[in-house]
Amino acid sequence: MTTKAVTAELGRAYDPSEVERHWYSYWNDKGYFQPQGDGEPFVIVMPPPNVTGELHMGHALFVAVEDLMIRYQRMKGRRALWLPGADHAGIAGQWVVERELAREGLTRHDLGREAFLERVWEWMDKYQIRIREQLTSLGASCDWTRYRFTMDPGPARAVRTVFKQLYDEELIYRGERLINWCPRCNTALSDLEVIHREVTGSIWELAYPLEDGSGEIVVATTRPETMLGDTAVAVHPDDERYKGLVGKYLILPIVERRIPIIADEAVDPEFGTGAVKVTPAHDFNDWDMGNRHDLPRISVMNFDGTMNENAGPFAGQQSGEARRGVVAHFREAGLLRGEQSYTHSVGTCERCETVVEPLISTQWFVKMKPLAEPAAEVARTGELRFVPERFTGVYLNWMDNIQDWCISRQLWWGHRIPVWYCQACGHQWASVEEQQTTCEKCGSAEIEQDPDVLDTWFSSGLWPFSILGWPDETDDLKQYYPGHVMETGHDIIFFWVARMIFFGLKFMGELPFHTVYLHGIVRDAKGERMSKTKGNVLDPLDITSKYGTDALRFTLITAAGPGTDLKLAEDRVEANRNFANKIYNLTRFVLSNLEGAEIARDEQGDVAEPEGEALALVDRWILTRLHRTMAYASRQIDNYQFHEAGRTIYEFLWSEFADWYVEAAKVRLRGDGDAGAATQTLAYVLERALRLLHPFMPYVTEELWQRLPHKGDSLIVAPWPEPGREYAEEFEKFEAIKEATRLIRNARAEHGV
RNA sequence: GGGCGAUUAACUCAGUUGGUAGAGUGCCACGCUUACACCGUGGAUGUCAGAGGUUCGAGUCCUCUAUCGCCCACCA
Repeated sequence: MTTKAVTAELGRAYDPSEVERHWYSYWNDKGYFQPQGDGEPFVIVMPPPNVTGELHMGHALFVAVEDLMIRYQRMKGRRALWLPGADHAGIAGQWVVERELAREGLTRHDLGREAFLERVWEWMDKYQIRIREQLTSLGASCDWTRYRFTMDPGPARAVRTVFKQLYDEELIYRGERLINWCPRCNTALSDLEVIHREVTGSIWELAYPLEDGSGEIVVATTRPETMLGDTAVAVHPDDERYKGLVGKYLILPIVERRIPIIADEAVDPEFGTGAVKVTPAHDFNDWDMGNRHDLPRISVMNFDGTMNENAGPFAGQQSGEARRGVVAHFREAGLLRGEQSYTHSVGTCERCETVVEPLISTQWFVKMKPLAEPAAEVARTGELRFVPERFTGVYLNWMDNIQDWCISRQLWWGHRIPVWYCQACGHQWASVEEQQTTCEKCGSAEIEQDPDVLDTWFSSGLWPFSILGWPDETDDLKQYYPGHVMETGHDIIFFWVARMIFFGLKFMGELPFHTVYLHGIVRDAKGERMSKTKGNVLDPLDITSKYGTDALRFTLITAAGPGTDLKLAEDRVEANRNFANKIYNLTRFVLSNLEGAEIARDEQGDVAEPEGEALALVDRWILTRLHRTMAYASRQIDNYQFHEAGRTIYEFLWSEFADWYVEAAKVRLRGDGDAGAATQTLAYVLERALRLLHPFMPYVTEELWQRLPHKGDSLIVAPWPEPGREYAEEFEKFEAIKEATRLIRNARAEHGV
């Protein structure tokens, strides 16, 4: 439907479901979600939700904030564009479908790659629709005609284009490195996908005998099973205890390997015995130390977490079993020098919480230094701004200490690595075209594509330009890149924000946005993170069906400032529903007094600002209050202080307009000659105030505004109100009257009059 | 080990150019008056974590301390 009957009487009480029923499709059908007019563009790229399930409060929060900015700028005459999309969520996406299969007693290997991917696509098609419905129900005024999925052909081609260029410039390379491996997910992970958790275990002290039989060195370890892969023992070069031993050799028990004693600055002589076992194949420190001293790397573990053939008698065992076996061996041999309880942090898989193993593996990496330097520079110069400011430091700290990015994943769901290998001549190349049939060098048809897929954040990093059609030089790309504000959670600064920045600079030569606005995390009323396992999740759609979308949005916006976590208590949403009811009834009152009244219009056709001799003191006071509120709210929104702007408008409408102005007007409206000024002022103040409130509470304001004298067919495209005249003297005078009135009422209450 | 944030009324939180402490919820008393009981009027409750400093003046700026929380980092 494209029209909405607004002739129906307003009921006695505000009913959110009634008010919200029609407006979304009204706006969308009229095309108001697409860029309007010929003003300067204002573009926000929506963080594409993962297509792994239902939307949660975090999504409701970003919708509320981004929609506020978009609606505000649209009313200010900017060509506002909010670009919606969804993310295929690589490892998480594969995970949800595997879990579904597991309920049928199947694994992805039972289906095979092709059938499994079909299954994933079914899921994605189904949940993309759900997510779109949910964004719709939250009132997101985004442009659905430009909706994209990260696995759509366009964005997929952008991924291959970027990959190929980086590959040809040797900024992407393939190499054998020590990487984080999740034995459960059976894939490599980037550093960011590893979550360190405190674990209480044991630390064992193991004695390694010197080769010449003159003694032993004791090392401490929390992972005894890795000793099977030790290729040295290291001490600090200045450590007097070991000075004479550096350069000598030890005999590693069990495997009977001859390993050197080396000196390295990285060893902390204060810790333990001051001697460290070095296992380059299973520890990141040791990997580096191994490189410095040219030590061999001996891997003792398979990718499934079992011990391999290098583990001697423990080959084939699970690592935990091998750990107990190694300790037992040392004990029996009289070489166990101690065992203490010990708390330390271990890396776990972000997705499944399995302990991550550092393993040597051949993976694809992005060389980060050349990309990170310009990305750090823009933050230093202020070209890129973070709100709140403090996140600049967090961002720079990461950029300045960046490691190469492991981008290959041993998964099936995701963008396949566009690298081909020729069996005939050994040539290897990257391709922008999805399919290759022959070797580009020798023409042989015996070619194979790399089986792995890319880290999901690789495609997310290109999103601000791939969503606009890049690498094609589309009209949209010319008009709407770069965007303006990136609004997202502070938990994905590194995962996503940083990557959009360096990819944007690299491939577009320009930042994708100049401001990064970071919101906090939505917690429950007790301050705990909402999670399904805790059972404290508030479903946004439950809340909106109870109190209305407007109430939830207003609550999320006003509950906390930028970057601050917010606790969502239901009674707060209820209070804001009551606010919606308040303005609903306020409007009913005003409307009842507008019947038959002459309302003056200005040149634009809007309700005219009341002026002249007929104005009473109270009129001038409320006009001053309104104009000051307009100025203040605009300034606060411009400064990203949405919570402050929201509260200010709330205060104005309730405590000033309803409590004082409307009450004072009642007397004047009874019939003596002064009614005209009051009516005009009521209509003017309410109409303008609804405009102020619209970005915060889109539905109820539209519903009410439609019934007031106005110009245009929707509040969504009504101009943002500009402050009119202030009457400072009258303002002060009425403030004094308010104070006096309060004192009188107080006295009356005390004396029971 | 570094870095950041929080600490304001019983509870949950606002308070950005330093100027006599605010809201919502809860509590108490009264109240159907051209909208609203999803309401109105009035009320009670705060050494703004603690100590010191800058200032005519500090919740707001500086230093230190305490408690809680978060992020980063390879403590074997």
